[in-house]
Amino acid sequence: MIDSETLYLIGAQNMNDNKNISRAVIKRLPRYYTYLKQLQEDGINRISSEELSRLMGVTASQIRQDLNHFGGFGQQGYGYNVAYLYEEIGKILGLERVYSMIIIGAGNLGQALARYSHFRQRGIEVKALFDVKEELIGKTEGGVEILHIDSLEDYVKENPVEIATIAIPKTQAVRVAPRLVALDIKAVWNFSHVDLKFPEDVVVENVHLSESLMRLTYNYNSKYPLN
Amino acid sequence: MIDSETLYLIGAQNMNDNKNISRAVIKRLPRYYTYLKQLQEDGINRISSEELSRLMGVTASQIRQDLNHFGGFGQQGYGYNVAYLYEEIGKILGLERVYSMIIIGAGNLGQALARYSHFRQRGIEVKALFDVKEELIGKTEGGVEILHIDSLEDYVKENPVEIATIAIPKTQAVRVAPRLVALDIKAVWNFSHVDLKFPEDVVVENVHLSESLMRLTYNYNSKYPLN
DNA sequence: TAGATTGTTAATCGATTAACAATC
DNA sequence: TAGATTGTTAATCGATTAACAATC
Repeated sequence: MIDSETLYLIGAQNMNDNKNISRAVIKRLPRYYTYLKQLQEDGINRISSEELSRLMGVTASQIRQDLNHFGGFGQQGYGYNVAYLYEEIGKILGLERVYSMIIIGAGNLGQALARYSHFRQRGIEVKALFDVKEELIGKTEGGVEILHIDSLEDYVKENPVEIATIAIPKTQAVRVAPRLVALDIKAVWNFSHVDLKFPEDVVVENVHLSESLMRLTYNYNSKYPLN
Repeated sequence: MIDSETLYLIGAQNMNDNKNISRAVIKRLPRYYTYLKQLQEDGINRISSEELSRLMGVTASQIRQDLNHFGGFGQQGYGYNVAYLYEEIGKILGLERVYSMIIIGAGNLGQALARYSHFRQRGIEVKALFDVKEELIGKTEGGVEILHIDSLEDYVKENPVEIATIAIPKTQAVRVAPRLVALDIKAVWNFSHVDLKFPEDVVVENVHLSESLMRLTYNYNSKYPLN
């Protein structure tokens, strides 16, 4: 029998698992994952925080600190088992499950994303592309059919969708966003050049390529000014 | 006549202009720029840090603090002139000059980037795409010719190139990177799934889409776990 | 002049690094 | 057991926020 105090503790435990982890840590987690995959491919099955820190250009202290937010994955005097740590971080990142993704916009970027083979490796299945352009409808891109944006509601009601990727211009994006909310989609990968407003319960990841490019021009221009 | 102490002071001044600005500030700068452009398009010509803070979801204090790293662009009792601030941030971001860009890789992503009209607005001119695939060579993509990667050296020696965009798989990317260094290219926009190693004098901006997607699955899975 | 809002200093908060006891 | 390296606490560093004097 579970009494109320135990329930409280379970609640607190979950809070610790999900919340409280700082953005900075979450930002670094995928990078650890990428490096560990490479190590595994290189046949290395054991690594210390010190070695990994040299490889990645971060401090060993930060690596240990980061990982210990989620659990003690290492062993004193030994270091970390690469395969085990890789798998555990994968679990933390939610990569042990499968996600259905739709892509709004079958332009160049949408098509590029639809063909991205890396997705399937990470459990992301691109199920459909949507566009307004009549000449694209019915075609397939990377094995995925292009549907008319008008059929978005019908499609999502029939097929489970976890992630919607937005790859359309900002004027259209602001009109599509509420439709995604109405359809109860809870994860949005936004490539449009605008910070779309979503309710609290929707998880949004923005990829603002133009901002990335401006950081590059800033750094270049600072280092190599014209006069 | 400039004595050594004056020279020292000039040096210190330049240090302040370029260095010392924290990554966090530089990261936010393009976002201010994007919002100011929108305000300008909306016909708003004056804004206070308080109003802007509500719009962007940051503190007014942070906005004022950030901007004052580069100069006093506002006026007490009035706020900021939108057009003026937009222009000044543009200058800081190095957007008053024109950059020649080449794109390594004419696959889906390379093609999508070549067609990106936003670039031209920001003074980025895509001059050529490079690929290994014989069937692509000689075609044009978004008005830009696709050349063979073997002609990279010849091309760059004849044509000035400020920015090289890398849109090829990581195994090829690690082989192309040293060639870019040898050609004296000082700015790299890297879309390959690996942290390429460049000398200190090369400015690199990484866009790791798979890491972005993992942050999305992490946040989604934390909020909506399977069991 | 009074009101508004910046520029800037000081206080707080959070993240990173250092240190070391625990332990494999 | 001795050596190595983690997990974790404490110290430092940096970034954000608050406060307010300067000034338009």
